Amino acid sequence: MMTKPFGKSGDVSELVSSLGWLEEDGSSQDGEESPELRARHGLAMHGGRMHSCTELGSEDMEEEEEEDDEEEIGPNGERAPKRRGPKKKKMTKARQERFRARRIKANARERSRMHGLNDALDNLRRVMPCYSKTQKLSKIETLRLARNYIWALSEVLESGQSPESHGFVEMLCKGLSQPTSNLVAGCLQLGPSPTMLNKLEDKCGGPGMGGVGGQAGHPLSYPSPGLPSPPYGSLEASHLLHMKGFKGPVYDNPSPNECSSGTPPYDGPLTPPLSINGNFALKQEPSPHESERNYTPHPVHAHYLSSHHYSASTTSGLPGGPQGHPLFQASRYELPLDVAFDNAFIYICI
DNA sequence: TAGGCCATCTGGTCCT
DNA sequence: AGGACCAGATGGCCTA
Repeated sequence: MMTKPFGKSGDVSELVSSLGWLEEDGSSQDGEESPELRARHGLAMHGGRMHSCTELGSEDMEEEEEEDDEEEIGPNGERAPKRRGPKKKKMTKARQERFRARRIKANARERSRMHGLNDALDNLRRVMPCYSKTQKLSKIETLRLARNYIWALSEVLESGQSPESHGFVEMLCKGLSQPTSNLVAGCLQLGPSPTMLNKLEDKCGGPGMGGVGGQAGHPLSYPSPGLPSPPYGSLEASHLLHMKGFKGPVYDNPSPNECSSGTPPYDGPLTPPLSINGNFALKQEPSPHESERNYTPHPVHAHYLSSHHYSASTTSGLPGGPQGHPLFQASRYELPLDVAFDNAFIYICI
């Protein structure tokens, strides 16, 4: 798909004025945008991508006024040759109205679609090893970290490698930007001392944050003389507990009704467990062990504990690398992004 | 000020 | 025909 870059698509002002959007009333398209958005929108209209409004089909014939017979006069007064091909339809008032209404609806849909996408991404952020409400990982870093996290957890399950090991952190940091790597490394280095955990609550990055994001001393912290500590988030207290507590089925702080004992409960509707390739076919019944304990374990623990009770396909055939991982196998089906995010969230939670 | 990240608008394409 | 999805383009905000 090629869209013409702004400023290269012919007479923009003519196209804009033909739509009559800008001079109409100055109001927003859908009537609910902020002034800032309106300003933004006005600029966007100047972008000159409205050329294809003349290509819209499905218009009432009686409204069409064809500009046949008119010969175009060039800037120097010379006559341009008659255009061939389908005749251009003029934008009558009615057509403009209909086009505008359609566009407004499409914009609203697109906005809400992107909001859904961002919500799914937020849910994914919440189950990442480094989560903070105030300082969010960027979208791309969230996806990278999620990939690494799943991969690293798979390795833990497959090889019994400790999540405290150097290799675990190394896997988490693979492909991440340096600030994020430093952050993750710094987070995983911290111990779950209560004082530290209190400091961590929603205060991440920056000086005096109890070492959050503090890369100093960590074997995986990359020296970055030019880069200050990342202003991102920190390892949430609960995550620290779980990481450090990943030794067996004993829980420090069991808390019901949460995905993990410390991560915020996911209150939105979960995407139903997928059965793509049989990889996400979960049993809906809690295992006897789980009902006895009356809590919802942390992702790592839950997976560790219940691998015998869930479909074997979730744990069998774990890959040597991310490409062979069930989640990534599922990605071959080109799931919509928000569904993919939700699946990652679900996968980490089981 | 440059660069990164983000939200939004937009048109094209595909699907129902 | 209309909606979902996608990618390009743009401007705003923030930080180094």
